[in-house]
Amino acid sequence: MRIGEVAASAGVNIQTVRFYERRGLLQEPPRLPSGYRVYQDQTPALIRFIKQAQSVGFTLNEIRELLQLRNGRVGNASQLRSIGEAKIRALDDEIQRLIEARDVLSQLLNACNCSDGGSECTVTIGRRERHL
Amino acid sequence: MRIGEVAASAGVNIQTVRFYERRGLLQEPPRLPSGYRVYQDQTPALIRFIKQAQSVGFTLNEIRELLQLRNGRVGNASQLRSIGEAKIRALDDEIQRLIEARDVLSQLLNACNCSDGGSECTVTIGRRERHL
DNA sequence: GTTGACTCTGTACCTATGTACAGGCCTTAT
DNA sequence: ATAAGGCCTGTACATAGGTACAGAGTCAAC
Repeated sequence: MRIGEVAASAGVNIQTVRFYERRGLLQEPPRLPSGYRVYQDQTPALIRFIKQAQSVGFTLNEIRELLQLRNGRVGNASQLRSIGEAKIRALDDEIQRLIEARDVLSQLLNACNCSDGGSECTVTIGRRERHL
Repeated sequence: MRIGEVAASAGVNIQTVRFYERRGLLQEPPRLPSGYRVYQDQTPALIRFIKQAQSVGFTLNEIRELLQLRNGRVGNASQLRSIGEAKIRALDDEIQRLIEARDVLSQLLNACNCSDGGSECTVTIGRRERHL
């Protein structure tokens, strides 16, 4: 497979494939005499894995480390598991943070004394005056 | 107040204050003959408002619009309210997305047959084989 | 009257994740 | 054999939100 087919099959841009190679997520593939990259059949699946890992919150740097562990020989399953557990905790924290932000904003809107004729939009929540 | 005092009082970098000015979040303040910026006493509170709005998910561009509306004369309260409600919906969507990501990852770890001696870490969720 | 702290402008750099373009080869079909 | 399309490298640009630095002017205290 050449790069165009890989990109189309994985649903990404050609530039993205080369970008992942530069970042060390994809190994440098062999080349034709012309310099064209030649990929194995499983490369699109690997790219889809990268996209899926991204969608659950991993950064490309973290994914590169996951892939290095996965390609390693022994003793890596428990490391993978602990990385995954750490990411779940990070997601929980972020979810909690967003829920709190949502509630602050919601209270602000509910408690607000705004009206189109009023000169200002002011409300007090907790000890502090807040505006929107 | 000069810029250093404003920045310290608001808990941000001096560069950040100038950055907000360039982005139109802070109006250009009057200057001393030397060119030094002179701020009003409420400027640190305005910067803290910006930081708070950021923390509940508004971007700087959105905050600039909020501030323009807030400084406007009439008929803006309902606009402010609908912007706030839209942001709440966006937060709800993002929270939902993260919860789903968290669950995918959690199922992956629970269902995984990994062990340090095993050659690979593979599990099937739904119709697709997934790895971590 | 000099030192040290503060401020000015302009520009460059940073993370993260790509996307786009220029200029030049390569391949394939007709 | 030629035109269309694919691929190569290198560089620049994009977003969002800052941070840092260079070189110069200013202010206040001793």
